[in-house]
Amino acid sequence: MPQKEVAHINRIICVNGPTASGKTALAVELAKALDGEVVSCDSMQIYRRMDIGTAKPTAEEMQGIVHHMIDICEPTEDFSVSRYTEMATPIVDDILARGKTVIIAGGTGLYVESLIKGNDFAPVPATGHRQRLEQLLEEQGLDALLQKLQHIDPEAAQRSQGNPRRIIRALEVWYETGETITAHNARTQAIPPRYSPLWLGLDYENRSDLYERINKRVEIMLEMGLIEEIRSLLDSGIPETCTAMQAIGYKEFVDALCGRASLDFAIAQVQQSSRRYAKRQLTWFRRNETMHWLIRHKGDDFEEIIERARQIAAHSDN
RNA sequence: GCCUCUGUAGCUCAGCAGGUAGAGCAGCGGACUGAAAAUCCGCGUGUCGUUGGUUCAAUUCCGACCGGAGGCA
Repeated sequence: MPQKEVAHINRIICVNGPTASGKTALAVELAKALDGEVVSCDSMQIYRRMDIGTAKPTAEEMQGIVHHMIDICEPTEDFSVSRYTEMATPIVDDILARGKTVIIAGGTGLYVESLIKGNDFAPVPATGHRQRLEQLLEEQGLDALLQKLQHIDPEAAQRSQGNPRRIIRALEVWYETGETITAHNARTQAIPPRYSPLWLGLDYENRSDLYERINKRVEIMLEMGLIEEIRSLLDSGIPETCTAMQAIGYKEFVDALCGRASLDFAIAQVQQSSRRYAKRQLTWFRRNETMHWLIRHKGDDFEEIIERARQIAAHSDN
C-alpha cells in the first residue's frame, strides 16, 4: 500500500465547477501565474480523437502550459476511477517534486475526490463475476440481486435501492474480495487524505445564464465540426456501444447520424443532457464545505474572476 | 356570418353525475469509493381563459365575451 503524505500546502489548487463555467481558462491562467502544470480531471477528455464534443482545450487555449491526463487512451478502452488515480497520482507527485504548482482542473467529481483523498479501490480481477451478475440481472431482475445483497451487506442494500450499478458493484466486491463494500469503504475512509488542496469552484449566480452558455456551446461545437468528428470515429471502427461514445454530445448525434433521430432533436437532447449534467456536478461540488466559490454573472469580465482566484491563492493558508 | 369542438402546472393532457385538482415530460433538490458526461433517490397551489347567472357551495351547470382548431357557406 502506498504511503500517504500530505503535500506542501497550497501547492495544489483544484478548479472545479459545472460544464461551461470556465474551468479550462481559469486553470491555464493560474498555471501561468503560479508556475504550474495542469492535471485534467475529466472522464471524457482522456479519450484521443474526441476533442470537440468533450471541450478539450486546444493547443492555443493551453498557451504552452503543460496538461496531463488528456488523450491518454483509446475510445475503445475501458477506463475507470481506479486507473485515473493510478496514473494521476505519480504525475501530481512528480510536479510537486519539481517544485511546481499542481492545478487539478475538471468537472468529474468522483475523479477529483478520489485523487485528493488517495482512495484505493477494491480490486476486480477478470474472473467474470460482473458478467455473471449482469446476466442474473437480465434473467431474474433487480429484486433478486437486491435480496442477495441484503444477506451479504444490508447497509449497501439499503443505500443501493433501485440502483443496478451499485448493487452489482457491491456484490462483485464481495465475491471478488470476501470483504463487503461497506467494510472496504469504512476502512479506506479512515485513512487521511493524501493531499490538502485549495479548492476553487466556478458557478453562475443565475442558473439560466449558465444554461444559456451551455446551449450556445453546443451550437459552437457543431460549427467546429462535431458531426464530422463523430463520423470519423465511427468510420475508424469505434463501436457506438463503447463507454466513450456514451458521452453527452456523442450518443445523441450518433442517433442522428444513424437516422434514429433528427438533427434538431439531437441538438435539443444534447443541450438538455448537458444542463442536467451541470446540475449534478453542482450537487457534487456544493457539498464540499471548503470550496471557495467564484460566482460569475452574465457578461462578466473574466479577468476579475482570474484576479480573485489569484488573490485567494495568495492569501490562503488552509 | 353560422355550426361543432376546445381553453386546467413551463409543455402535452386527465379529472370533477357541483364540495377549489393530478399524471407524463420539463424543472428543482439530493446521493455518489473500479462504467461517473454513468447510475439512482426525492419534490406537484395552479387567478382550472374572462365575466355574469343558478346554487349553501362552480374549475365542474347555464349565458355572454375573448383566444385556438375544424366544418358549412
